[in-house]
Amino acid sequence: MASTNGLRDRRRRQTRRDIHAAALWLAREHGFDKITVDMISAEAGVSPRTFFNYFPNKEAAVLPGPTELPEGLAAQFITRGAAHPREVLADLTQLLVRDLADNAPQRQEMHAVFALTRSHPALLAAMLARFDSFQRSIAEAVAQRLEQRPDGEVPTLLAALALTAMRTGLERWACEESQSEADDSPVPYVERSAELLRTLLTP
Amino acid sequence: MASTNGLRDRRRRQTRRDIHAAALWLAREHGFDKITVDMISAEAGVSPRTFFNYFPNKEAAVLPGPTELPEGLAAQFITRGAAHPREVLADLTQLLVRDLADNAPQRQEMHAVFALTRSHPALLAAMLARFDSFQRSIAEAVAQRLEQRPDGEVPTLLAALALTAMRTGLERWACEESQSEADDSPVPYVERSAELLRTLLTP
DNA sequence: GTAGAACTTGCAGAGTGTGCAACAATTCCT
DNA sequence: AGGAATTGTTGCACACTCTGCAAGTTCTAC
Repeated sequence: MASTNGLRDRRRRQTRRDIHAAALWLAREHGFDKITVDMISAEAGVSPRTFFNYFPNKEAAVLPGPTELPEGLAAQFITRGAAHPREVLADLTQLLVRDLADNAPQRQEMHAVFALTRSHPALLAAMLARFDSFQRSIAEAVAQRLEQRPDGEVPTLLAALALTAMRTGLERWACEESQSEADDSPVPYVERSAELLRTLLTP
Repeated sequence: MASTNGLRDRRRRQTRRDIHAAALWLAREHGFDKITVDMISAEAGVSPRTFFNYFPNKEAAVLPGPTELPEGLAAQFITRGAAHPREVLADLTQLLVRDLADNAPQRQEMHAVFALTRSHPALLAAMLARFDSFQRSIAEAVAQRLEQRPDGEVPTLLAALALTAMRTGLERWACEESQSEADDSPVPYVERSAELLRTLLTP
């Protein structure tokens, strides 16, 4: 019975955060390919063996959180029922925006991650794989809503469109110089990309 | 002076093909994570050290050919000059279709590769990285044509759209049962996806 | 034909990632 | 509270990946 707030689980989450923080800090400091799992574990205060209990590899330790569509948001999206693809896409954008608002990613961290992926192909590949997994979970939700197969063309393409908007918006936000401390949200950037994507395809 | 048709270069190309063929064959037979570089090299008749002279890792050996927009096609595309994004996108589709027609990928091989990526995350990540690199080279061509920055939003989004169409079309083609031997081209599939992408957003 | 360039190979070594088993800590139940 | 069951940590051994270096070999060019 894995309670979500027992001592054990709190420590587990903390350890995970510690390892991630250590990995990201070291990678920014020395470059991703100049650090080892031994270094990261030492910095995080665990054994190298424990590192692999939390992350399957070095890449996963550097990249932030899980990449799956939250259950609740997906259900809410699905039950709206079939509609014209344009409307479904608009809902998808709303969905992603809400997810972003909930998760509240840190600009500093995102900036670091994107910068790292630019010079380290292995890290880029890992991040792309995460986006792809996220995209698949979106496609599945779309398929359920439209009552089609999850690997059908329409769900796949709609998910790709929505995720492309989110990806480019996020990246743009992360690369921007942080000016205002208060309203530091990627949401406007994602909405802007989604809007641009829409206008690009309509005459 | 690296001539393109001396004995040396012909042998080099052949060796590369041999290693790739061995890697793909073994991966299909035993699964990607059940084979080692030693096995592949043995099958291809080279030393393990030589394997790494041709490919940076196991993933690259399994995946087919280089993934960059050919110089010639890109130049032809760029010199058409600025136009409405819709038209640029249409030209991009033409570009990709022509590239596919030139490269003439084998359905059998593509089918095997896509199937492998489905069960082997490392391979999927590597393939996504290749598509991403391809997408970047497309974005660069678009940027040159529109006289914008290569990492600008419009070139990025247009490249993403074009490549999404190609990717889903290709995958669909690869998964289809091969019926007609003669006209076995992915082109109609890619065009279909591009068309679908276009109509999805227009009321 | 010979000098130099390019390719292959073996070897040594650092690093990744996994299975296993012992040990330690928490949680559960009474 | 106390003992059993569960879960987490760690060390160890081991297979595998990938790189630099230094031969040795094969092709190319003049």
